[in-house]
Formats: sequence, structure tokens, C-alpha cells
Amino acid sequence: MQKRIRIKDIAEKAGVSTGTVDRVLHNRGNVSPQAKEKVLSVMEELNYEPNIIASMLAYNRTFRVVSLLPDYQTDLYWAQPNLGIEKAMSAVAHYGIALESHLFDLFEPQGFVRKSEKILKNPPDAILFAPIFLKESIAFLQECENKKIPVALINTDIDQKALCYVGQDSYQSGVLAGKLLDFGLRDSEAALLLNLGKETANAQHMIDKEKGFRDYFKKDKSKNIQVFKGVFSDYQNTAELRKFIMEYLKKYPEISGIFVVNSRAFFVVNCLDEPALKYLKIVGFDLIEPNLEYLYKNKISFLINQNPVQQGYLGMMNIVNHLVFKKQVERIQYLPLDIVVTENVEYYLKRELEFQVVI
Amino acid sequence: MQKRIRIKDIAEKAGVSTGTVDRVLHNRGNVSPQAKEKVLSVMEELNYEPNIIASMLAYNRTFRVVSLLPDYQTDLYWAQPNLGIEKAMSAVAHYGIALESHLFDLFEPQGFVRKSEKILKNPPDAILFAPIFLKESIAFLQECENKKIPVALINTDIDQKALCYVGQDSYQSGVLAGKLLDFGLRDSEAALLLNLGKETANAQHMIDKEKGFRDYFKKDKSKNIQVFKGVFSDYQNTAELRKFIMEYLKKYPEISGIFVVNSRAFFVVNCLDEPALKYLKIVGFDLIEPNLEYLYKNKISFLINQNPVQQGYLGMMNIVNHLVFKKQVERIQYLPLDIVVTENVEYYLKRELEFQVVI
DNA sequence: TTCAAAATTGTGTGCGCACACAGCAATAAT
DNA sequence: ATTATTGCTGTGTGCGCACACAATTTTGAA
Repeated sequence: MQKRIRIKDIAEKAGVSTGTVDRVLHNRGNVSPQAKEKVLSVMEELNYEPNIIASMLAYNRTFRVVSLLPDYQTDLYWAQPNLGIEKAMSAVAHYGIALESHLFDLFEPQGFVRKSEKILKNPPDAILFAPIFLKESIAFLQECENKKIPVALINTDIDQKALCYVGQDSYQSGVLAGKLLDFGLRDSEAALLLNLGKETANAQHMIDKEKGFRDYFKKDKSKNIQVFKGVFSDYQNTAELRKFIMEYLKKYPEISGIFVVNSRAFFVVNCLDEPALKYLKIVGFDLIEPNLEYLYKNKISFLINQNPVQQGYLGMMNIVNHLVFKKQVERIQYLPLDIVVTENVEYYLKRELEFQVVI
Repeated sequence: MQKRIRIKDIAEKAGVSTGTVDRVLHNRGNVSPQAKEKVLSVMEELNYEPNIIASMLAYNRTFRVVSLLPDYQTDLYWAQPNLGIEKAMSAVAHYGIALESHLFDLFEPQGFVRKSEKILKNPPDAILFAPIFLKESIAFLQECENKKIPVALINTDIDQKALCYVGQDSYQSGVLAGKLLDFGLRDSEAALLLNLGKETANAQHMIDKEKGFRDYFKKDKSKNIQVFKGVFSDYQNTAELRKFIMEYLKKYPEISGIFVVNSRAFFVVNCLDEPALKYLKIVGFDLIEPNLEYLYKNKISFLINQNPVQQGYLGMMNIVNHLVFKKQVERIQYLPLDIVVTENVEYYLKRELEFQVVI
């Protein structure tokens, strides 16, 4: 392994001082065209690669990164991206990255706006957030662009202006849900697509999921399966939810599969009773505690894992790669759609806890 | 964010020189008990965390890491761990890690022994290898332990002496295969467990997979499914393989599912014709090209992904964490058993190519 | 008591880079 | 002709640590 080229080596070979090389490297100006040319050609020739370690030591500054995610008090799911972010932070602790965590209420766009304004009053070096509220998020993103603050998005992709997006492909997750329900359905049975929530009824990723789901059955005609759709926002009210679902089941007795488009499948299981659960196949999202309980008991057939921990982890890592290592990061990073059943759930849970490439 | 504590700060507060602190830190000895005590207590008090960046810069040495894996000329699968290792290398390039890749023939234990002896003649700082040959690998591992060379294992776990093992849980992958075939089988149908290979017929992980598979059907009696087993080594011979399988299918017409315990499921599809493929459900391992082709065409129902790229990647990362960062690494790291179907395969393939936490 | 050997402690240099500042020459302004 | 200005270049210091070596103190033997 040949010795690594240093700035000093470049300087000598180019017949200039290390200061000049440094100026060229960082585009600081004040270099004559001849000198610049010469230095660049020598750098090319010797294939110079800066020593990041030394660079970081000398650079000696700290970056402020801000995260802005939904409060996990109101929705368990959001604890997981947070966990991933914390993992990433501890993995890169020695690079001088300081994290400020902000939370907003999942049901209150104004809270999001307030927080985002507060953040921009003292602009950080980078921001990671989940653009739940489309309009408000686009405005925020625009502000960040104006101030030249790089932004990493997770969970939902809304725009081209961000540094990157880490998350799922919503459309395809709908397609996959179709395939999974299809396993359990027989010819001429039907599927019910269920959207439980106040906030997300017309969110883009919900629309995409629905489209994917419908497209699957449109494409695969072998079983002639019909898709119904239900939207219900008062899902915390067990009795009401039960009434709502049972009406569907009575009206369309051919329904024998339910696809819950968010992480609230457990509410469905929770409000139904044995006979119904016996013949219903249920597919939902996310490995959160109440869902897992029903997965183990075979009341939920499949869960699709959106890799929320990794969303947080990779989102933060992208920021670090951008800020610290000046790496080009991939704009869209789709995470795999993991099919989770009782027999393999353990490993996903374990990974969520352990996964950490400490560096 | 408070200023980080430096060695110098410790030294001042403890009333000694930085040299003494350094000696305590690295257990270099030549320190009086009183001084040592004092330094340690100050370090504790100030909660000292060494600056790894500065440490690495000053340490200024390169590590030699050796990998020893099966030649991917003879088995496509092994190209993938290699890819993961290369990814890891490029991710940690600036830490001065030099990799030496060695390959051995999957069917020749003696080649493995020769290579391993050659490696130990010029002992590296760490080794990553796949213990395909049980006896020979145990001996090699023992040698490494004697020479105090840390070893990371991938693919197969054989021993407690290694630094870590990254790979699958073979038993559970068998259980999962059982579940997946079970989806497609009806009451009183049967499953055929197929082992295609000369090298692996009695390898430990094959035994474990078989046990897991059988246990699944033993536990789940709802459908009363019987399991048959076939072993065939001349799998490259299409005609012979076909004859072998067809005999089973004729003798036991209730067989309507095949579980191929390694990555050679495509040989099975390859040798059978439409009518047989029509009613057979096939489950196999690994996202290699020929398998994928049949997955897309729905001739293979499920592939279980063993995450070979990540095996290589994480194995190497563990070594780096151990060597460079002196981190304690988890001894057993089971990777998830991904269930792959046409609808989600794309994301796994993409991740294999892109996945890279550059640091 | 004396002095060498051993034990302990302090100091200095370098790792490769970033950046401030000093130095120097050429040009412009007075 | 002198000074100020500008444009470019070189030098020096510090980032925090590892390690070699010098300096000092302690110990033990004669």
C-alpha cells in the first residue's frame, strides 16, 4: 500500500506552498491562474484524497442539527424514527454533531408551523423532518432552501427541494398488501381497505397506497376480487368502530380480508369478536406493540414493516455524510417493504434495537 | 454543549503531566499507584471521552484485514458477501484499513487449508471468513486464537471463539420456509425438502434448516402435511435432476410444494416442465439472478433473502469497530429473514447495491 | 554516604489539515 | 518619488492525541 499523498506533497511537486494548495482545495481565491492550474494538475496526477481525519480535527467546529417529528405521545409509531435518530447520533458523536429534537402534534398543523418558525429563528446547519402537513411543509422547505439549510425528509416524500428522502414507496406498499391479502382470499371474495384516522384521510401517501392496492387486484384478475373502501376517524371509540366495520361485513358478506393502511390495525382486531376474526385476514403496517400482540396470536396475518428506525437512522446519517463528509447523497432512498409474520418478526425487532454501524 | 474534556484537562486537574495520563489511559504501566488512582478518579469525575478523531490521526498506522471466502466463480451467491465487504472498505477507507481478499474452492477443503496456512504465515490484524468446512475451520479458528487474531464469521456459525458471527438463524429460516409453503398447500398435501449439493449435505446449517422445516409442520397440525426429503448432488445435470424429482412426484403425488434448502432453486424450475410447475409451490433462498428470473415469472413463489451483502458489510464493520474503535461487538448478529416476492424484490436488490453508511 | 539502577514523571515532536496572518511584489494613487 | 492598495504567496500555530525520549525521583546495593 503506497503512502498517502498529503497537501505537503502536492505543494512540493507543484512548486508552491501548502497555503496555496489549501486555497485551491477550498476555493478560497487569491491564487494566480497559473498556480491554480499547476496545483490542480498535480492533484490530479497524484490522485490526491484528503485525509478526512486530519481535516476534521483541524476543522474543529460543531454542527447543529434539528429534528422535527410528530410527538410519539399521540402516535406510538413515531417513537421509532426517534430511536433511529438517537442511534445515529451516538454513532457519530465524536464528529461534533449536536442534535435538537422538536416534536409537533400530529393533529395540529399550526403547532408544526410554530415550531418550524422557532427553528428558523436560530438557523441550524441541517434539518430532518417528516412532512406530514403538505402545505405547511412545502412552505417550510422553501424557507429552508432560501436560507440554504439542507433538509432530509422521512416518511413522506413531498418535494424535489430536499437533500434526500428516506422512506417507503407508498404505492408499492399498497401493491404488496394486495398480494398478501390475495394469498388468503378465494375466488370472488372481497377486500376492505380501511383508513382509520383524522389527519391522514387525504394525505398523499394514503392515496398512493390505495391506488397500489386497487391496481394489484385490477392487474391480477385470476380471482376476481372486489375492493371496498372505508374511512373512519373516530377509531379510538371501540363501539363505534365496531359498528362501522360490522355494517360493511353485513352489507358485503364476501369481504374476508381487511387492509388497514396505517399502523392502526390493532384497533380493528380490538373491536371485533372471535367469529369475525376467525375468517378475516388482516394486513397492516408497522411493528408496534399492540400490532405485534395480535400478530403473535395470528389475528393479524401480515404486517408490512416500514423500517421506521432505519428511516431516522439513515436520514440522520445522510445529513452527516452531507455536512461532515461532503458526500453526494442519493435523493430518494426507498427502504425495503419487509413482510413480517410470526416466524420472522423477532429478527426485525432485534435489528431495530441493535442496528448500529458505529463509526 | 459544554467543551469536551481533553487529556490536558485531566492532567492539570490531577496535578500530573499529560504523559502520565496517557500511560494510565493505555495501561502502559510505569505509573505509581497514587498517580494512577488520582488520574482515574479525575477521568471519572470529568467523564472523559477520548477524541477518537485526534487519536486516530496520531495513531497513524494501517491495519491489515484478510477475507477468506468461497470463490464466486463456482457459486454465484458468494459474489454478494464480497460486494458487501468492498462497500464496507470504501466506507472506512480513510481509517487506513487494507484488505487482502482470498478465495477458496467451495468443494475442496484442502484448498481452504492451504490458503489459511498462507494467511497465517504473515498474520494480519483481523480475519473475516466463512467456515464452510467444519473441521478445518475449527482448526483455523484455534490457530487464530493462539495468535490473538480477531476473527469475524459470516454465513455459518461454528464456534464460540470468534469475535462475532453475522448471518442467518438457519433453524428459523427452515421454520419460515415451512410457513411460506404452508400458505400454498391444502389439507393432506405434502412438501418435499430438497438438498442439491455435493458439499453441504451434512453441513450443520443444512441440518438446522431441515429441523426447522419439519418442526413447523410438526407444530402446526391443522393441515396434516407430510414432509419428504431428497438429496441430490449432480444437480447440474438437468436430465438426471429431472428424473430424480419426477420419481418423487410420481411416487408421492400429494407433494405440491418444494423447499430447496440452498440457493439452487432455479435448477429445480429449470428441469421441470409447465404442468408440474403449474401446481408446485417452490420456496428457495437468495436473490441471485437465475432465481430472480423465475420469481418474476411466478415459477418460484418465495425467496428467503439471507442478506449476503450485509453479511459481508457488517462482518467487516464489526472488525473495524473492534480494531479501530475498540468497541465491544455483539457476538451473534442474526440478520432478518426477508420474505421476498415479486412485489417487494426491487427494494432489496436496490439496497444491496446502494446500502452504504459512509463514515 | 555514594552512586548506579530502576521506577516514575515530564517534555517535545509529529500526525495532516484549516486558517490567520505576515510577507512580498506589482500596480495604482498621490 | 513616495506611499497606499491590491493580488498573490509563504509561514506558523493549533486541533487532541500517541509515543519516544529526556529528566527526575526513588530504591537498593556497596
